[in-house]
Amino acid sequence: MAGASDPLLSLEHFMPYRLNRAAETVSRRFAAIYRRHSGLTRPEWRALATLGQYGCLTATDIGRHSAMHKTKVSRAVQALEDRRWLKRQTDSEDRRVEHLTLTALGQKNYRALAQLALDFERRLRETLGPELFDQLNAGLEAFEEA
Amino acid sequence: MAGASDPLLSLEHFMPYRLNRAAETVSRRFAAIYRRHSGLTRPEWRALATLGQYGCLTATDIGRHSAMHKTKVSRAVQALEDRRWLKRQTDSEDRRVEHLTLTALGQKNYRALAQLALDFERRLRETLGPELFDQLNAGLEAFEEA
DNA sequence: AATGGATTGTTACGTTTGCAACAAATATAC
DNA sequence: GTATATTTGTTGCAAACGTAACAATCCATT
Repeated sequence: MAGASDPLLSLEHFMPYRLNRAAETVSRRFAAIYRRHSGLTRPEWRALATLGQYGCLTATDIGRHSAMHKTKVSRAVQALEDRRWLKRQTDSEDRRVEHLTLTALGQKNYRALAQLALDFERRLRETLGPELFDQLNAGLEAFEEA
Repeated sequence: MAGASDPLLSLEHFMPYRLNRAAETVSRRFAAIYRRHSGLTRPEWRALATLGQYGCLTATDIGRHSAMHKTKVSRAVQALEDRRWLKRQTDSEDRRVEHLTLTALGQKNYRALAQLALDFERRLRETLGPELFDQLNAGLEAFEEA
């Protein structure tokens, strides 16, 4: 009888599994929100949010900040450019580099989406309860440092 | 000047973003381990781990437990069957249903991989420090309940 | 200034993914 | 008992993905 006579590993208590499930759930719910609002994909939202926060970055910068593969960034930037939400400006000293900034339209949409994000997080905090939310945050912060 | 004059949203402190980064990092590192060990993909590992823990499940069960799309499950099961790591047995009463169990070979490999998983988690706990690790776990548990 | 090596961003290609349609079997309603 | 709906698992297809190769540019060593 093949079986779970003595399961060596309990997935439900396995940290990578837990992290993934939580991240997936949160990410998918939030993605549904901004997808409905403006039809952005996840890479596009990430690029927009990074640019909105930092103002002017190169594609490489965006990749570093948002931990996205450079081809993902390249395609997201292209999509945002097609929407006229950002503009490129080649560096005058290093012509490989393109400086990316949000257009007025892009900023307007960024503000709306950032507000959605904050609302979402606030609801998440309420659902979880402030103590546990902060606890989770502290754990994640520790993780980032290590 | 387009800019981050007053960034509405700090991605680094945004919970969904944090969760994703942590999950991605952990998941990728662990995936590298079992990929090197036995060449399993992530869906295949998940199906194997779920079966190893619960003994005998249907494809739908695996999907529910591991939060995978049913096509992903279908393909992972196929791959594991090709390796002779699991066998199917159609239910005698409901012939749509297939009961999946690990073969002896599958169980052997499951045990080895489960051990890798436990080792990985132990190292993770050491890296993070037990207090923060447990804190993170508590936060994730709360999340699962909500 | 010239050759070799790095870096920036895009493109080509094979793989993986999820949605939708599907066949097969069962359950439900009339 | 037949028709309709639901469930289980697979497959076709188009979109998204990452690896690798690439062109363009810059830097370093000579």
